[in-house]
Amino acid sequence: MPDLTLEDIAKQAGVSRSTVSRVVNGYPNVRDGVRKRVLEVIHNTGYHPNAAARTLASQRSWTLGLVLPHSVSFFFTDPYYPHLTKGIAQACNQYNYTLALFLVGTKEDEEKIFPRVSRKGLLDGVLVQAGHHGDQQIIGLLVDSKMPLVVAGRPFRSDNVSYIDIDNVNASHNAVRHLIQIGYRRIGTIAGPVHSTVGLDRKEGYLKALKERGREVDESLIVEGDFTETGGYYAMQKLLPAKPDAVFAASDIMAIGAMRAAREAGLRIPKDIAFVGFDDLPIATLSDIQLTTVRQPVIQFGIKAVELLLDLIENGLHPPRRIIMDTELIIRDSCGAA
Amino acid sequence: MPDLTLEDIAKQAGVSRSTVSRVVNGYPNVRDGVRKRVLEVIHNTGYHPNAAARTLASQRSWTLGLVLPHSVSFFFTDPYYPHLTKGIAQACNQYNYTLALFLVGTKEDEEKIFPRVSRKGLLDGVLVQAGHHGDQQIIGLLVDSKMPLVVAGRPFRSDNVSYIDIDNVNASHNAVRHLIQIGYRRIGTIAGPVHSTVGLDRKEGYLKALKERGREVDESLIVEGDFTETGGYYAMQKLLPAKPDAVFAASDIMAIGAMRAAREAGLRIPKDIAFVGFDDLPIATLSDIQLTTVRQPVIQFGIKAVELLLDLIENGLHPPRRIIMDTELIIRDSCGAA
DNA sequence: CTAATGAATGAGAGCGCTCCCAATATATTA
DNA sequence: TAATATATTGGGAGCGCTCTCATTCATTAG
Repeated sequence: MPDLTLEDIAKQAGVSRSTVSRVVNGYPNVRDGVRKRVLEVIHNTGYHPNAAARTLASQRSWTLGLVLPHSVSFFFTDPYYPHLTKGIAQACNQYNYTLALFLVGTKEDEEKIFPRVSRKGLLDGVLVQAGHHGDQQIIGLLVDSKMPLVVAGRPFRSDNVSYIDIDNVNASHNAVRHLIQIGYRRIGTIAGPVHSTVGLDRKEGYLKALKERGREVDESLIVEGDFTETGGYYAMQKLLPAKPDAVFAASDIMAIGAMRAAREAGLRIPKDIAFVGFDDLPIATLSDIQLTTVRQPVIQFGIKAVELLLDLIENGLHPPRRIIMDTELIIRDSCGAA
Repeated sequence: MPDLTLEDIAKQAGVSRSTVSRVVNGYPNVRDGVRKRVLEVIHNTGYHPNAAARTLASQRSWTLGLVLPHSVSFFFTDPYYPHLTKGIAQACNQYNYTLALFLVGTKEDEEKIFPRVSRKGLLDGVLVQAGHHGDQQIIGLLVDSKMPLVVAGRPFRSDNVSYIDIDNVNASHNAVRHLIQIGYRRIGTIAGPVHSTVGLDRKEGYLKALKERGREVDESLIVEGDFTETGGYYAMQKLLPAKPDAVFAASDIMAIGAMRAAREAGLRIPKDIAFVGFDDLPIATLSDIQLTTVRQPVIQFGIKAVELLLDLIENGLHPPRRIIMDTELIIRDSCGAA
């Protein structure tokens, strides 16, 4: 069948283009008999309206973009992102939106992708996973382009942008306080990079918990990781000489790497050293020692992000909106409390 | 700035719409001075052509779809899919295509998504990750819709569809032959599901290697897994009573689960029992014991898949094309050969 | 210097839909 | 039954581009 148009369906059903359009879009003011006849023709012919024509005429594409900037593609080994993507995709299905994925590989790609993202007629709105210094540029461009935008994760400069995040400071604070309460004395941390807001916030929570108890902060117990397993492994090796009895890692995957390093050094978990991670992804329960960790609602986070974006699309960009989601400390074996 | 159109740019540059169009699309027959003037106006105004209008007029959307059917979303814990997605996204960037992601969560979603995928004016072509019985329906629909289609993974019925796959039988055959050559006598396998072609093919390779050496096939050494870590774990528990001295798992993630079960049973790897996985994803090297495994070129696979799809779009769907990619056995610690 | 050639440019139709408005059919009321 | 109100339908313009074709302009050869 050569591509059918509204006009073809109209002719076959003996009505006008407009009426077919009404039926297709579910408008109420069509006589039942007519509607039935039109639906029949549509069904028999397998007609689907042309998306581009519809978008052009209505100025709505029913497509959302998800941009994972360069900083993320570097972290792509972290299962967090696939999970987030899943939540977002799920929400898109639910709301009948199509999801366009912009996975930026290189910094040059980022510039190449921007025109496509900001171009009218392709996307109704954009979701950017951010929180890295290097993401500021694309966020700035997107804000200027007036494209409805939601940032997943707190960006460095958050004025005028709507974003959604979890309460990282509070979550880390709780996790480390838990270690203190169990009785650990030398609690180290494998922090995230300083050029990421998550890294900063989670470290802040760690410091807050120590200070709250009047503990001295020992700089040798703080090491920076890069949110990869290997990064966690090497960070732990750097941490070992400082003889920590517990470690708070800023992500599960770094905790896994850190535990590997600890085991290789002959330490038993949690007897000799305790671990707490962050994320509660499936990998947390995969290792021999079940990981105590901060659960963040990844799927829900993705869904909320989409809902926030739809809100911006429907009701305008101002004022910028914020959503901060709660987390939960999940106590398992690796912290020695069970 | 209110949305700019070609006409606006034309007026400002003192030329016609057509000339601006030529400049935007890089046609050669424009005088240098004129081209420069137009480019200047475009640059100053930040004009980007409207995607929908362009698609409607040219009947090309420059967008490809990636469908991950229900069967895959079930397996989404397997890092294979994020990696594949990455390869595909990378290729899309390279060829200036936008990637639309259809992540099917539920079986009902699948029907909801089909009209969007097959609708004209949204996608130029579709990539479906398949190889599961349940995927046949959507593949059938897509073939009927005449949409350029590439299936990633051999589908159950492959007549008339273009697909790309790796040589699973051969790869598994090599892996198991390697175990035999080292000297293992009771080689078990954790196979994939029988309703998936990968599962079937990798098991066939296993059997082929055994038969080649005149080995008796012991059914108690063959257990079916579901391509998840937990599945591998339980499969291994079922396998243990049969006392295998080596296990070929149909995926890395199942091998990881199986090794966990083996360790829990007090077995040392590879001293008491050897393991070989399949995929060679980063997780293969993350555990304490580095996994011997079959490396498949996941990223390259994604790129080739996109290139095949572009070929279909440019040069027509017939005859259906096939690409079978090679694999490589990567020998590490878990097989005891190192 | 003019005719012929080729390159650069502009005008117009059309892609397939939405949406407004006018026209028509039907229902309601006096 | 006529007049009015209301529900249904059709026609037309327009969304912002591409692409063909006719036109104009510059260049070269005779």
